[in-house]
Amino acid sequence: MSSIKKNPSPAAAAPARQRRGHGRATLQDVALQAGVTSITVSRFLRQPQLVAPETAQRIQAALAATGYMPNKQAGHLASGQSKMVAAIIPSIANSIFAETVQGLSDGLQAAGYELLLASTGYSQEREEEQIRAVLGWFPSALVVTGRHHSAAAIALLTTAMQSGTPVIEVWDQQRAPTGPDFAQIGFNHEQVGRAMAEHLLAQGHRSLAYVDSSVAEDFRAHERGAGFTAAAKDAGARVRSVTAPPGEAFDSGRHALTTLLEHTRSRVSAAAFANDHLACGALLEAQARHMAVPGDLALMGFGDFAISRQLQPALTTVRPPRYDIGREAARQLLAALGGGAPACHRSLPWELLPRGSSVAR
Amino acid sequence: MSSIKKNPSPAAAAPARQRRGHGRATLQDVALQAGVTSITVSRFLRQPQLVAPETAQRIQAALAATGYMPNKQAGHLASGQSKMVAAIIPSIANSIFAETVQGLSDGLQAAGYELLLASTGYSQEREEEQIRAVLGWFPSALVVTGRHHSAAAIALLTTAMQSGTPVIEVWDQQRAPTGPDFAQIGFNHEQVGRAMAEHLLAQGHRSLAYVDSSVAEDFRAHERGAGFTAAAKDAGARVRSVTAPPGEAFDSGRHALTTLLEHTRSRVSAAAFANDHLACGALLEAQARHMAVPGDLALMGFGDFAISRQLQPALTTVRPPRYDIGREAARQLLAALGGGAPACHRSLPWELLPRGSSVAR
DNA sequence: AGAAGTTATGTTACCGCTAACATTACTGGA
DNA sequence: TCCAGTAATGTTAGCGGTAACATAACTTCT
Repeated sequence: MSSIKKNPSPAAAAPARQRRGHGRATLQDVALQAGVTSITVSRFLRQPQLVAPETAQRIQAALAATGYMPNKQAGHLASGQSKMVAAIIPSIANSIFAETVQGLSDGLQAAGYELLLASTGYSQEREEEQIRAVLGWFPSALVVTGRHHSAAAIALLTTAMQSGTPVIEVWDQQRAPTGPDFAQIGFNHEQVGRAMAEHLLAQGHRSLAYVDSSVAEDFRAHERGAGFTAAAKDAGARVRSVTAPPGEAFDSGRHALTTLLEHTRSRVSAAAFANDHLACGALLEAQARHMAVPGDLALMGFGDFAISRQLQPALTTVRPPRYDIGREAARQLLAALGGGAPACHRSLPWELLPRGSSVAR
Repeated sequence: MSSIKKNPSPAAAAPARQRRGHGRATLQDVALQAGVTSITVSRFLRQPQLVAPETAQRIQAALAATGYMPNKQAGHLASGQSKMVAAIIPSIANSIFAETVQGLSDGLQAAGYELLLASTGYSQEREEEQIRAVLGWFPSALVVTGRHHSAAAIALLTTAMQSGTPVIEVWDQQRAPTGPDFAQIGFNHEQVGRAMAEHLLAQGHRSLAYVDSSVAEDFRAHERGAGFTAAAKDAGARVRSVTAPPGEAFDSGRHALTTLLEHTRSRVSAAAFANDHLACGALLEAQARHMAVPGDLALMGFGDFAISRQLQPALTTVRPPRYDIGREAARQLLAALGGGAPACHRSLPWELLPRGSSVAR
């Protein structure tokens, strides 16, 4: 029934080079079984309407019989496009980024894209390595965190973008200190910092403190701190900035509070923290010291972690669009890849949630 | 100095097929510039000691000049091996899996492997899709979560394993209910459940409850529940099992406790929860009701989340080797891929941490 | 001096798939 | 009747690398 074309058996000839390959069925195998050539099977898989119904049936049967599974390396090599997006984040374990990755993953999976994930441990050096590594896969698009990168990393990203690979920076929304500006999806952390200060000022506090993250590369926390301090100064309030000691976040927050209370002459009446974990630790420590919150000391954090709402009093915080950042990044990438508008700057809304730790009832 | 071999210019001929490709420098480009052929450059990149020092220098210069970056699709297609590992987990956002992924990522990055990540949202159907999708990349190895998979998924995994791709199930450590047994790295959740019951029994409790997760596919939580109930019954204690309502975990825990207290005739004196979030919620709810913990009600959770240690009283819990599971999986995969012993079953130690919520001082 | 090994590089033929172009058979309109 | 148009499939030539084998220029040993 099926004529054999292009007989692939040099078996008759002498030594016959070693065969490579690895057992799995290829388009050739399917085609042979369906009595067509491989290109027809390939067509059937990508544009079924171009294949005659009867042929399609035979191919379908052959696909099922062989358990064919396309080799994406080969496909992408041939077509020059990989349905895969690479994301590079500081830490997978940090819930804040994990949710963003989840949003990205959800958005991409729906469109049949795969996600290649790399983490940098907040190190610019490792970020550069990782960018280099994932670019070797010719990803359709690249998602990186923040706008602070090493010069070499920026060069890599720029080259990628110029050769048509969309690049999106997530979590930030401000022009990079240097280099070209890539698409960004996030928000302005300095503004958040200002809003935090303004919230505390509005409660009547005139002596503030910002407790920064101990992770030197958590630029976003530092920027919030800068905004916080600036706003406080603008309002003529006193403001101190300290850095939490490294270590487990809750403990770190506790210790930071201790430092703040014991080594500060001028009494601080309200403190903002780089994140909710630090703030929760401080809140618990304050209570252990029998301080009234917010009476003796008002507190607020950033991140809106689940625990924050559960404490007594609940922690005032800022809810960043964690998941939505990833989701929106996916949306924009897909639009850009689909030939629509290129990815662009987009500020997503955050929300300051006044709760008991800063607002007396 | 360099003779031109295999002149690749059909420019003289007539129409000349359209060129594909995408601008980035290839081995050919580098080779041309260094005055050698592409295979020599390829060799230099993989086995530099086979290349003469002077040639190596010229190649190095050419690499730098062209900004060459290897195309991994092509390389892996040709060599038949991809330095990439695929991991499929229920949820990226869940900190428990995120840490495992972090461990995996850390272990793999050190060895130059990439991580392809997919999440299933706890759905077996999506798991199957994702397995199929990632297998198209011919990953070096596959990491999946748990030992409960759809029949089709098991078939895919089995085929993969038989064709030499190591498959590791993480987080479980028990023979699968059906199908072959893949390598496993994790621990026996039923045993953990038993240990939890035994801990409470040892404190003198005779009327226990287990609050299960509302996620039907969180098999691990169910298994802990089974172990818990079995151990309680073995000891002749009374034991109830309820399922927490769906929703945000803390709230869910609160509500579960309410249900437990209000709809149970026989007074429960100790309750174990599917995870720390539920337990924390319950602890806070108990305190809101002015119940003494552990006096009126002893509580314990699972997971050792950061918050658990901070509450007053601190929550008794079980610390699973979250990060180590990923790290160990990476270790075993690399060993298997390096030709060493194939990945095998490995039970990692967990630890029951008795704290104030179940142990009166 | 000739055989046998070493070292450094090149040739060829793929990996499995797809873009571009080619062919064939059939359709309908002038 | 002949030709343009269309539908279905095939042929060819890659994509950018690497495995296997080949070759050429030296060494080394007998």
